[in-house]
Amino acid sequence: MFLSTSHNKIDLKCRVSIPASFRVNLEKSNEKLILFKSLQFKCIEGTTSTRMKTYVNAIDELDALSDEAFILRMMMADSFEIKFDINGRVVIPEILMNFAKLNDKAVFMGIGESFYIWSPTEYEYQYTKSQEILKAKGPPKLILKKKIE
Amino acid sequence: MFLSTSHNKIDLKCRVSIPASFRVNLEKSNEKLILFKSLQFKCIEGTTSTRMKTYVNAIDELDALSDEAFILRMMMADSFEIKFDINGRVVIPEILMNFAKLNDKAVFMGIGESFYIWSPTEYEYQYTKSQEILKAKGPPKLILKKKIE
DNA sequence: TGGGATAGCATGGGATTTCATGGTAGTCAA
DNA sequence: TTGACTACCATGAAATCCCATGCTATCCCA
Repeated sequence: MFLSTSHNKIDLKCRVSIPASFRVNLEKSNEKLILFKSLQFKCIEGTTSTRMKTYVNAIDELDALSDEAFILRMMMADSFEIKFDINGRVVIPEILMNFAKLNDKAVFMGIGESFYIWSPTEYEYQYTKSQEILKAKGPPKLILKKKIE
Repeated sequence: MFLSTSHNKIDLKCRVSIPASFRVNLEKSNEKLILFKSLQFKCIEGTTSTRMKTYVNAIDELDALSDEAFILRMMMADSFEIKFDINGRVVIPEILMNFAKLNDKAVFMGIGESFYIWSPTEYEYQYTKSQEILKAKGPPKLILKKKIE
């Protein structure tokens, strides 16, 4: 599982250290890292190759002409298998840098099965938003239910 | 898996570099490359010989006189097994060049089990379209469901 | 409990390899 | 003998690999 948040620097070559805990997570399960454009937010999403394969398999099961299949195929086109250097760094493809408006800082946010990479500005914005929703609506029922079980 | 997008040049001999990651993918699984007319779009589709065999087998399971079987047989007729030169380039058959309206640029788009080769114009059009659908309809249910798990 | 040693991690830079692409020589068929 | 096709060589740009460094957190012993 990918958990916790960390702020790392992106250098001039678009290299950035993947947080050590995320790396260990991938290595333990012998997984490759896939980065892709989030379908929901202006951020990069990272996940395992196995998980990405479940999306690929889903394409075959959908109606080939459907919008959903179309979107999923486009999502694959915007996905990259990423290699680590010896120090645990990766190069973020230019397309993804632009999409997430990344510059010299990246915020890594573990969300369980995958993680997000935000620009600091966008991260602040989304984080504040989540706090406001929390204040207004209270915690999600889902979480409370699971805790009681 | 075929992932990510890249723009390569087609030279006067109709030669074009297959993106290295696609090549590696084929070599690893010891697969031959098949190119054929997409059934859905004005583009070339590339895939492995193994996957092409599943299409062939599908014909046997269909009613031999059905429209589907007819279409699939036609697809086979316009399919080509493609050889690489020492640098990982292929020659695109003229029929396919014309079908996809290719000229001097090709856009390679990985979509999981196979990949598309578009003319830049057609690629732009389809990509924009996908973004519009995504905006209007939101991400496929599949994606949202997986996130909660 | 404090302070120094150590290991792990994030970052910088340069050497090396790979990749895309242009070109040429060789081969086969008409 | 010519024209088309194929196989291989050459080159510059870009991606990748690996060494070095400094910081921080952890550990261990006094």
